[in-house]
Amino acid sequence: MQARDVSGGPVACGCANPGAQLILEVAVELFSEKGYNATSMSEVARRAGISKANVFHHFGSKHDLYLEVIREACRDSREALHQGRDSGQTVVQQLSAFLHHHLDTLLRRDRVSRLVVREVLDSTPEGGKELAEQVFFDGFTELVEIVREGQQQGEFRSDMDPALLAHMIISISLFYFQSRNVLRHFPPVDFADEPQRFVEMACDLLFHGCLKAGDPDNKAAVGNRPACRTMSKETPE
Amino acid sequence: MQARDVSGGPVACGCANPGAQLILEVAVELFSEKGYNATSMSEVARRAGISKANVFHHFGSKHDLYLEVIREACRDSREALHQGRDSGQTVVQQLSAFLHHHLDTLLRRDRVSRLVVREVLDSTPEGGKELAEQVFFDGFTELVEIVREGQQQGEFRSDMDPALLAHMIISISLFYFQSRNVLRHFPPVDFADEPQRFVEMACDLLFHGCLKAGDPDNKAAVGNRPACRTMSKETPE
DNA sequence: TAGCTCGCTGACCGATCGGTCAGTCGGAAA
DNA sequence: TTTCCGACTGACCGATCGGTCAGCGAGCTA
Repeated sequence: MQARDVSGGPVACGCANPGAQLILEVAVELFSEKGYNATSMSEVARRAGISKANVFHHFGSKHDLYLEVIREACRDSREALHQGRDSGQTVVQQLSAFLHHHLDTLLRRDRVSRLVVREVLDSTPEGGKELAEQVFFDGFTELVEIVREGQQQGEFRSDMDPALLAHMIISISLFYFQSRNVLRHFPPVDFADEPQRFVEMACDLLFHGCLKAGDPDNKAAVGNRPACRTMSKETPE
Repeated sequence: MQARDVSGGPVACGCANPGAQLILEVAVELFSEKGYNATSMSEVARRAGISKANVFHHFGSKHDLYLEVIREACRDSREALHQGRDSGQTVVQQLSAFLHHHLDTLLRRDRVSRLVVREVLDSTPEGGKELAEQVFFDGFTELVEIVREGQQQGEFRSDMDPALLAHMIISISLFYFQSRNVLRHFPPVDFADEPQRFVEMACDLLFHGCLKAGDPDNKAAVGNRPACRTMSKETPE
């Protein structure tokens, strides 16, 4: 059920084959919509307008077809995470652009994104390695590098784990993507259908947490703090 | 496949029945592990040590059994989100405690949590309503209230959407929970198996973003900002 | 003791699953 | 023209799916 090897080549034939390509497109659609077990090979064949035997001719088994679908989806997701850096921008701008791009890609490729997220969710402790290496490593590493650069340039606090901020950035866009259907039904939430605005607000909130803008005596972890901290109370409205 | 009604009473019998209770426990386990389609009624019966017909005797259909499982899981999740507020604590402490409690519950009830998360992920635009109302509404509303209180008391910035911070808090613990198996394989990440430390670091990062500690001219959204802002550069190491 | 309810069973149902196989057919190579 | 190859098909396989049904037996009631 889980992808063991996301890196290998084609299973039965090259994807250049037009027949196999059609099957693959249909399969991406179905697996994304309904998951592995709920998708039948008969339905793949039916929707592709070919015989079931033909599907097995191109892809040795259902699992092989699924692996190919995962590879395709992962390629997409890797692109979503990987975004060319513009060194003319500040680090803050780069991260903001990253978030915009990431969420935009997630929403545009809704079904494929769901497929990959489901794969992450269902990954076993051992199986997560493949996904980590093949899909997310490059994008995540790049993100960490951006943060690290921000620290070296003094834009970001130096007493902060770069990987933590990177993780939080991804979690923000990914969880927004995941929870949108539920989020829409919460009365206090008005940004469920405004991803652009959401990203901007989230960036604002996030950056003012990692920028060196706070009072310097405030570096201790919050859990250990005795009370409300000495803080110049501004006008509460 | 999706839960349509999470609120109704028992389907075929009261849960007081010991036979039905055993079936339910086994079903929670299996549905959580393998999802709806990959779980067969035969396996439920086998693992419960009873006949398949007996399962259908207690729960009218597979879908009915699944609904009951979802109800049980949602009850758990609601408890995970809902945590008694200690009014003797500062708002910052309350939110920190909330995050600790939430993530701890997610990790402790790993399988059930996965089940609910999967349900959220697979929820249709219409179907998300039930989940929102029956499972997450109370907890989310409470979280928003805490944030709002923090704003009124001057601990938090007032130019911030309370629902946004609430959403980000949940996204942090939930995405950590989801991505741990993948996260473990990223070299720059060293907190994949230290949830306590992760929460503390995340709180630190998050709160210094929403506390009124930054320079006051920094309220504009980051996306619109022209350049790197005027910022007193501290010693970069 | 007779009658009834109810938890429970094994045998069975039609449908569908993933997968196989013999064979058709068109086009390139010989 | 023949041969061969590979895309492709319909018919079929055993296994398993969700679900049904007649009936068994223990326990309560009249």
